Amino acid sequence: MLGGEGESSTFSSTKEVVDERCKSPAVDGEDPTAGSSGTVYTPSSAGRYSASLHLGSVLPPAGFPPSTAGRTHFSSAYQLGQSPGCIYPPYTGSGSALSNITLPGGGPGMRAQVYLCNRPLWLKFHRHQTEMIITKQGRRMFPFLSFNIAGLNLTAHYNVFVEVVLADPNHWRFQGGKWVTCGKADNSSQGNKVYIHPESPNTGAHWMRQEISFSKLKLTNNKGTSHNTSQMIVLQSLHKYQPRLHIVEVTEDGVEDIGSDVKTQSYTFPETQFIAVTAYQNTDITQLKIDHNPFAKGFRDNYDSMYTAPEHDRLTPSPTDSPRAHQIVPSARYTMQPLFQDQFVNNLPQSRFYNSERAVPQTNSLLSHQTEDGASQRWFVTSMQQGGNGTNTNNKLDLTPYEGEYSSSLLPYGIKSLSMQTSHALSYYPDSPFTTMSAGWGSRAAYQRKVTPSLPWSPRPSPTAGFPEDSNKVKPQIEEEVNGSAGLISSWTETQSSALSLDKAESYSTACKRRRLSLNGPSTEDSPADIKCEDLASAATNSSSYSKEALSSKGMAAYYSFYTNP
DNA sequence: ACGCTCGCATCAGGTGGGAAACGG
DNA sequence: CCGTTTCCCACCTGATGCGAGCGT
Repeated sequence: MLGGEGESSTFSSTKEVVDERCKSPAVDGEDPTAGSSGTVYTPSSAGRYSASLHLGSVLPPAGFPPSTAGRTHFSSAYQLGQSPGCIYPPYTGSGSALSNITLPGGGPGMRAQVYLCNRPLWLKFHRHQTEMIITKQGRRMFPFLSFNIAGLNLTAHYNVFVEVVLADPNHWRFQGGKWVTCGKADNSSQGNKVYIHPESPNTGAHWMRQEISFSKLKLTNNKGTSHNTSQMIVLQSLHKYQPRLHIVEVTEDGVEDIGSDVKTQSYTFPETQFIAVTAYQNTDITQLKIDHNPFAKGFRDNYDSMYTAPEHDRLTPSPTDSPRAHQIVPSARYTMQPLFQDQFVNNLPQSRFYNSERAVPQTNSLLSHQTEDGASQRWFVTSMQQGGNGTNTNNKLDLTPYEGEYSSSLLPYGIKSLSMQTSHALSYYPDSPFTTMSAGWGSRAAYQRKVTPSLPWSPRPSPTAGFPEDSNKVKPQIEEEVNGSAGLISSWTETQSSALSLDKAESYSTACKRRRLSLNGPSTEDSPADIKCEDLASAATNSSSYSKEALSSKGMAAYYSFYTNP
């Protein structure tokens, strides 16, 4: 099906109990990197799209239903050409992408900007054509959708929901290591296609205060499912889908206000496109899931052999390393960029290497690495540009669970400076002891309460402070955009690295304490604490000690200097 | 005494793998 | 027969509750 049937009526009449677990103390107030980790789409700035983005690469709206014709739809655009993970031209549905990206010219409607927080991770999957498991009881998405929103009316109420629509008219099959079309898609699928964020409706201030995570969203192939229907989106296996974010201004009761022109805006991020499957087809995807989903840690059984061996060994492992070695380490597909190696590998204890993103799948049948590089970089620049326009790129801290990790993953793509900035979220889970961000992964209130005071960064003081107009804070990003200089990037990175060291140490210390880990002794445990340790290790250049003492107060000063007084 | 923090144990639920079942 | 789906398994993370220790 091409349109989220009943999307309007569904959400407008639904008022769910706010899920407190999804709330977070929002520590995103001072992080200057938020925009850097997500694509921003600014409805009110169409000019910037044409100037900095490549509209020709915009993916289509994937069948935006006629009922929403009056809505404003924004599709992300980036330097990937045609749908990068799709070997076939994207389905154009009704109307072209360009026509649908027509933006309001500064009317009274909201001017929301949406960031896909965990875009780096999405890109990694997209590179291989993302697959999402669907089961009868429902399976969570991984990566899950996570957004930061800016530009909403602080006091107005909004429903925020995700709709998953058919992305192309084909039925897909994985054959010969590639996804190929296989007949026509079944458009007669039924069932819920919309997932309303459990905190809907809520004020613009609320939505902008924290990352909006759809981690609880589940995908199912059970059309007849009646229970948990609000948490389940019904899909068909072997069909390609495109999630879309909708922001609808509603009354305080959660009823859509139809009295206004532009009350609904939709955002499409092509990199979140995926094929629904009942079993993984592409081992690249399987490996990425295992690597990055903490719930799948149990399958990292060749952890030691993979991540403690010398670099050249790890990257070209023997198929006999593990029973799953052929699957776990697709050696030919993985490579390490020198820069990344220097910055994050060589300085790490070998045994702790795992979580600092040791490799990036270089190629796959669906997308060239080179293209992806450019895409990542351009996306980053674009984001900064948005921020540079006073659209608060900086103050939304992307504490996406894997943000730190995946920012690191971008390093080979020339975004060295980002890695450490976003490394607050070193834990996979937003609500880990290292970040007060919960964003839908369920909160650990006790941990947050205990740990937060020790964190150098503080929760965003107020909703309004979340997106300040202080252009100074995005200056480094702007500079990077303008110069594109590796030297500049590197310089900035170093500042960030040292600046973040102390807060990392604080968190690490706390974490180790809580997790009963030795601050000094090595650990093979692959835990958030370890992630922190690794990142800390990489942040504290050439430092073999993770102790707080190793990190000077100078670093703290620099930290605050950067974040509060650039 | 009271409240808070921390350590620990337990349980619920999320993972992918793999074998079996299903269906065209 | 072959591709797809379902189910169960082991492993993992996160949430929660309880008691001990500590400070006020």
